[in-house]
Order: sequence, then C-alpha cells, then structure tokens
Amino acid sequence: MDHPTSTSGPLTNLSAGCVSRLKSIAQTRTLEAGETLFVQGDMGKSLFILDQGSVEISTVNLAGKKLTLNIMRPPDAFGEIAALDGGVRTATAVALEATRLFQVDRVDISRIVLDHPDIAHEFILVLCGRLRWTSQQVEDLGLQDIERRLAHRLLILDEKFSGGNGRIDLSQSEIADFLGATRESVNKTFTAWTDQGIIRVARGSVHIQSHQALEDIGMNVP
Amino acid sequence: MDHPTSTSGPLTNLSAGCVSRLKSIAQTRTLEAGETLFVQGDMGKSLFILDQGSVEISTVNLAGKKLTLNIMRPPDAFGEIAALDGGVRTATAVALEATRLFQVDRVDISRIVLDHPDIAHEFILVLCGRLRWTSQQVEDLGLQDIERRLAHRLLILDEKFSGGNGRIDLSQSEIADFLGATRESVNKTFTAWTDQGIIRVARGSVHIQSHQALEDIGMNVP
DNA sequence: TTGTGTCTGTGAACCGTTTCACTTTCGTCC
DNA sequence: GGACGAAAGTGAAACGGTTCACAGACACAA
Repeated sequence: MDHPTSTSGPLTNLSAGCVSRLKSIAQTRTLEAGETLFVQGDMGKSLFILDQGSVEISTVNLAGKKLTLNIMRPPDAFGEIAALDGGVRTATAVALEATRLFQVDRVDISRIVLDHPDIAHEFILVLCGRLRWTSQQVEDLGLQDIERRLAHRLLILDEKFSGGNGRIDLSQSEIADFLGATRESVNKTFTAWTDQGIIRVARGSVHIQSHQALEDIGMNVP
Repeated sequence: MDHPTSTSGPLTNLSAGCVSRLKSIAQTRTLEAGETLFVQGDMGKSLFILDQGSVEISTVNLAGKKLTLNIMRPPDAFGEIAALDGGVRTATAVALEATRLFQVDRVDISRIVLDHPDIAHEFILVLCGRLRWTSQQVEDLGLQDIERRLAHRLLILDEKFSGGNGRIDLSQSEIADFLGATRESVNKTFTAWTDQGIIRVARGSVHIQSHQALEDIGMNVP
C-alpha cells in the first residue's frame, strides 16, 4: 500500500490504495446542487469520498451567521470523525454543485481499521492532519485581526484549490464566510490590496499578484 | 483491554490499560512551575501522560496575545498529534506547577500502533475527541460573541475541571485567555451575571449558581 | 435588447470589545 | 501589623468591524 498524499499538514488525504479498498465496499450516491448531505447534530453513520463535484462543510449559529470550515473536492474524504467514533456530526455538509460520492458505512470502517493496522495508521495520519487544519483555524480566529486572517486564508485557499497558481475562484462573500467576517470587510481590504498591487480581483475570483506580500502581512505584528 | 474513558466528546482519554502499557515503556520527567515542555513549531518526538501537576496548552501571536487551548491534569495525555504524525508542535506546553509526567517516544508509539490494532483504534478515538473539542472552539470563536462564549466555556470548564460541581478555580485573566478576550470584558460580564444571581465570584474562582441560566445564554440568538 | 439577480464597491452610523488609567480588595510575607 | 503584589472592579475613550443603505457592474435568460 502506498503512502498518504501528504504525511502531515492540513491537506492530508488517504492514500490511493486505501481509497480504492474503501470504494470497493462503498455505495455510490449523487447529490444535486444545494442538497444537504448531513447537518450538525445528526448521528453520523458513514464516511464520504468525493468522486465528482464539491461539498461545503460549515456551521451556522442561531442568528443564521455561517462559518465555512472547508470546501471539499475530489479526491477529498470527509465525515471521518463521526464515522470513526460514532458520535454526532460536528458540522453540516451541503453540495455546491451536482456531486457524486462514495459512502462507506461505519461498521465496515471499524472492521477494516481493526483488521488492517496500516489502514488504521492512515486514518490516524488523516485525523492528525485535520487537527492541524482546525488548530490553525482556532489560532487565527482567536488571535488575528481580519487583515491577517484574510492574508493567511488566501494563501491556504490558493494552495488547496489552485495548487498555488494564484487564482482563487470564490466570491468575496464566500471568502468572508471562511473568515467569520463580512463581505464588506473583505471588500475593503481587497480594495486596499489592489491599490498596492498585491492582488487583482474579478467577478467571482481573486488573483494573487504577490504571495510574498501576503506572507509578510501574516507575519506582521498586529 | 478496557474501553477508553469516554467514547466520544472532547474529554476522551486513553483507557487505563493502554496508559499502563505506554507507561511501561516511558521515561518519567519532572518540571518546575513555569517550565516550558515544548513550544509551537518544535519538532515533536513524544507523547506525554500527566502523573502529577498541570500543564497549560496555548498559542501566542506575535503581539504577545495568548490563547489558552486547554489545561491538562492527570490522567490527561497530550502532544499526540506531533507524536503520531511526526510533524511540528501545533501549540506550546508550559507547566503551571511542579509537574511529573511520563514521556513516550514517537518510534515506540508507531511500533505499538502497528502491532496492536486495538490501541490504534484507541488513538483514533482520542484524536476524534480532540477534533470535536477543537471544532467546538472554532465554532465559538467564529460565530459567538463574548457573553455566549463565556457562558459556554464556563460550563465546559466546570465539567472538565470540577466534575460539574460548579466551582471553577481559575482567575478572570485565565478565563479570558481561554476565550480570546480581555480580563476586563470577562469581569464586566461577571458583574452583570452576579447581579442576576447566575454566578458568584471570589478571588481566583467562580461559582456557578445556575447552570441552566448559562445554558440559556448559550442558546440565545445573539 | 431589456430585464433580473448576483457580485462588487463604498460611505456613514453604530456597537461590541479593547485599551487605558485608575481604585479597591485580598492574601501573605517580613 | 503594615507592606507589597496579585486579582478584581470600573469608567472613558478609542478602535475594529458590522450593519445598513445604496449605486454600479457584469452575466445570463427571456
């Protein structure tokens, strides 16, 4: 069996070998754009592996404010926490477009994990990666102001969604939901950055002109 | 081998059986009050299991603002992420008092995890619990105002540190660091709550008079 | 081409929280 | 018992971000 996509860091995924084994015992499932796969608080019975499309993972508070935790695209897997420990879903998953995914049942995963130590080890690495991703988010939300959070998040989104090429295809509202901020705040920061030549904006996307400048902003003392 | 202390939720610990096996291959180590065990960014080579004392897990930004992520007490274990995936420490660990702990080396853990599927499974459950704890923190920081965060955090601290008896032995500054807020904000909220009979405050501690009231505050629409 | 809806841009008022600058209370160590 | 440091209490001013209220731009469908 090959190694996981990356050994640490927040972008860790299961290895191709492990994924194909899981797919062999999975059901396939399709979702329409906007369809909800599960909501926070549901009992979680399965893990999902994306085949086509994209799924947004988010939480909403009682006032209706949304915080986007992640946007999953193939070959991402998600829903592992509840699938592995049998607890409730910690967030809500909604398809952003027509989506096709594999659904692996909790009992099958438990069996595989106990039978195959190498797969158990892979799940451990995936969970560690998730923990790093989430811890980073706690740190940002608890300690950084919006400008720094935004700089940091743009760099992460660029790496995750565009492989570092600098084009991020998200609207300013979507980016704001990632930060726990408002669209207006994001827009005002973007305007300033555009004036400085750090980014270029278009309808539904941002182009990073200077990764270095964004890194510097993240490194500044607030 | 017995079951983990709890099967899901943020307070999950390793089972007594697993802990005693890990202790048998661990070194013991003592720390003085204020001594730093590791800092964020260090390469992580081991897992720690507390025997006596307490350790604060926190992150600090460049401006010096601190966010307390957790305070560990026996029989808590911590440092698992870096110990399991070999990455860098995501936070800093400092002893709050004279502390004694067991240190288990990363290579020994890897071996045990691959040799003992049941222990691997326990680690998976512990990581899931950590992820639930951390996700909750993200949700609070991203979506809730200080009053709601404070209400929620008091209930969690009460359960974790005092088994739900209502007495939380932390100063207002320490509580503020848990929230990512200032001591003054915590103090002002405490004054209001004291007037309403929800809590009673003393030097270095808070007494919850009405768990229900705090739960209600957490449930309110902001 | 003219809608129609979504995304972007922008300024003013507002509000929650921090910062600052104290005073007071409490414990404990000479 | 008085002195000192740490914790708590409090009000005024400043600030970062949100809310609100629009106006303009672009995309796509009728």
